[in-house]
Amino acid sequence: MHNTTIKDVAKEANVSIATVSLVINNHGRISQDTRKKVLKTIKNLNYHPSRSARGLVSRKTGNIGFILTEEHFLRGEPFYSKIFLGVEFEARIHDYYILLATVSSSFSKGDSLPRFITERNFDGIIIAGKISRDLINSILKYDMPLVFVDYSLMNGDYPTILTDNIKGGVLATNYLIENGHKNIAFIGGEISHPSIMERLQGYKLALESAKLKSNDQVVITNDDYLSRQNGCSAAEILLNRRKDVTAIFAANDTTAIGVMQCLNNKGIKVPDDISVIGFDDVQADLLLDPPLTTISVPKLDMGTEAIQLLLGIINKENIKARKILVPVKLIIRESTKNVN
Amino acid sequence: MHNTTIKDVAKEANVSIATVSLVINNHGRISQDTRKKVLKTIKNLNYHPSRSARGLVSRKTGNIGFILTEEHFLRGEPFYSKIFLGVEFEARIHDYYILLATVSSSFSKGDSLPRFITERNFDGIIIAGKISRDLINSILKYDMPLVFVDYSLMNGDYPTILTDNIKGGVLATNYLIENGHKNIAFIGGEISHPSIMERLQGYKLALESAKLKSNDQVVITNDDYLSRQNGCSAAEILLNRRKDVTAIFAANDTTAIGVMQCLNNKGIKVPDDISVIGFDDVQADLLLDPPLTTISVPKLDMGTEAIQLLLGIINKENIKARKILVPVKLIIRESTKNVN
DNA sequence: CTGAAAGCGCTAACAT
DNA sequence: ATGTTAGCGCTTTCAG
Repeated sequence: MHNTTIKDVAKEANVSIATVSLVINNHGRISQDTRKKVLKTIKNLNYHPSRSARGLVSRKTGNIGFILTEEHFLRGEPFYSKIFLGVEFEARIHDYYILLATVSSSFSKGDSLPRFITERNFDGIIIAGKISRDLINSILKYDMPLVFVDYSLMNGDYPTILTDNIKGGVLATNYLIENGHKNIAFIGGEISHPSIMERLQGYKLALESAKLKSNDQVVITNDDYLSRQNGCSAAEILLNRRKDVTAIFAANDTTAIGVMQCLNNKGIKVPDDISVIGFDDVQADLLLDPPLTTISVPKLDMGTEAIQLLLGIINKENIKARKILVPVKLIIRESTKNVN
Repeated sequence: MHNTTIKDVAKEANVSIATVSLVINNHGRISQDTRKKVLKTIKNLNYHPSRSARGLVSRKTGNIGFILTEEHFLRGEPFYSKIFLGVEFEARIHDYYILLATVSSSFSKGDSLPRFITERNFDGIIIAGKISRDLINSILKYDMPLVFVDYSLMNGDYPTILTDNIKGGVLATNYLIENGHKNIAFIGGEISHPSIMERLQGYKLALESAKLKSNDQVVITNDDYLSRQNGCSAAEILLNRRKDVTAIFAANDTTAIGVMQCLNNKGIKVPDDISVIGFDDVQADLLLDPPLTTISVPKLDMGTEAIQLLLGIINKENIKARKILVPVKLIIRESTKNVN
């Protein structure tokens, strides 16, 4: 038994293979009747064009590479996994396959690139999250369609899907301000990450426009990955410095959870003694009591936007680099309290 | 500029394209000299054979499908993600690409299959974790090479990579017994899952051979997914029933963490009041104090074993279905205590 | 041991 | 509006 080919369809429908091909590819110049007839036999025969044959002649692979670091892939919170799912979903609609490649976060010049790149077995690439500059440079050399998601290069102007982090920072901080908090701390970590910097920026903007002065003592940053441990130790540093903090804005949910666990261990009640707000809305599987107020990031949407932008570039619809900011929103749960 | 093709290599090396092809595919009947010469020009020209062209003539796609449920993919603990990484790693060595597809855990007959299946764009499939019986049936209809990982069908005899759950259950329970515990509880959940049943079986075997009688009151199971919440509520049920439990064997780490958090909330100290042992060794990002004693499952190995078995089947090396048990080992950390 | 040539399934230019 | 055909890059007989 062999797979159904375009020939079988052509014979069965009494047309030439060219006609079948034209129908498949929606080339307008086919009569409605013929089109219908062909479409019907395609369905009857359960015909699916061969990717290999198509790829050979069209010089397209139908594959899109998705690159992220191993750390991000294995991370507890399904942040990048959700972006991947969004990408996968949208890719399916446009008939593309996704090739997922994890890379070391310490990739350096000599290291080998994901195989689909060296073999040129892809039509475009999506890079999710922060990856090493050396890797980016190596990839850029191939000069292929490329979209960044949740990471933006300081220099260079590439198509990018970004969270509106500044807006999110403002949203979170404003919410605390509206609820009467005057002494609001920021716990960051990994401050060299553009997203975190922007969230901090939003925090400062909000304080400013509320005429509250920002105080470096209550802004805790370092350059570690934003883990729970990190959130916890930051909370301890913070409380040693200042006892009068009534609210903490943590730069992501994982950090926020660490903060809450540490406060809990110290007998400090959230939100009664201190309000805590996070960022990302990862809805981690945890016994979080109280549920975390946070800024929601549309992870699936970021994935679909990324594919759409990438396909635009592949199909030469967008010549120029574009940056797209996806909107965030405040999710009010129970870790914050009005102190007015 | 066009991609380097087999023609370019042939011309450059002064041989025919057939010779180049034979060299690439390791067909022995090529002289050492010619082989070396060709290999050298391949390297010089940075030539990579076109997948499309190869696939077209060889009727192989070079793709392997990896199927798991969306829930498993998005799960906090990187259990299946690590299996995926193992698969990816080994696949790369053998020059295969992995197509990752997530499916709904409630897949039923009418639903559409992953696209690589309907398009027959794969040479073999790996199914990771429990998926719906309807999905399995639909996939089996295609009669393609198939390997299960971390899930085994009750009926039917398919190639499968499994954790040695019974051994693990025995190991965990024995360790507690050796440390003087006589009243050991088992907290399961999702008892219909074969792995959990086997872990329970190991628990019972160990008690039996130590001449300790097992007591259904301290075996807590239901049919929920083994989440932290679940571990926590199970711990509460358990302690309401029996106050004299000195050790708890939780059927996976996530459950164990839930158990520990609940005990902590109740002021019960681990391991001073109660010892807790887990299963999986997921090394979740958490502030777990004390660190969890557990049974380690070689997740990456499971992935590599799966590919090797699958490739064996694809290349017709293994005619018969095989089941492979990967070994587990006890990881002693600080959540257990000797009470002798 | 090596080369010539057919043909895998499809697209697209060209012909009708 | 539809058909004919060359050729994409490769593997694989079959000849030499």
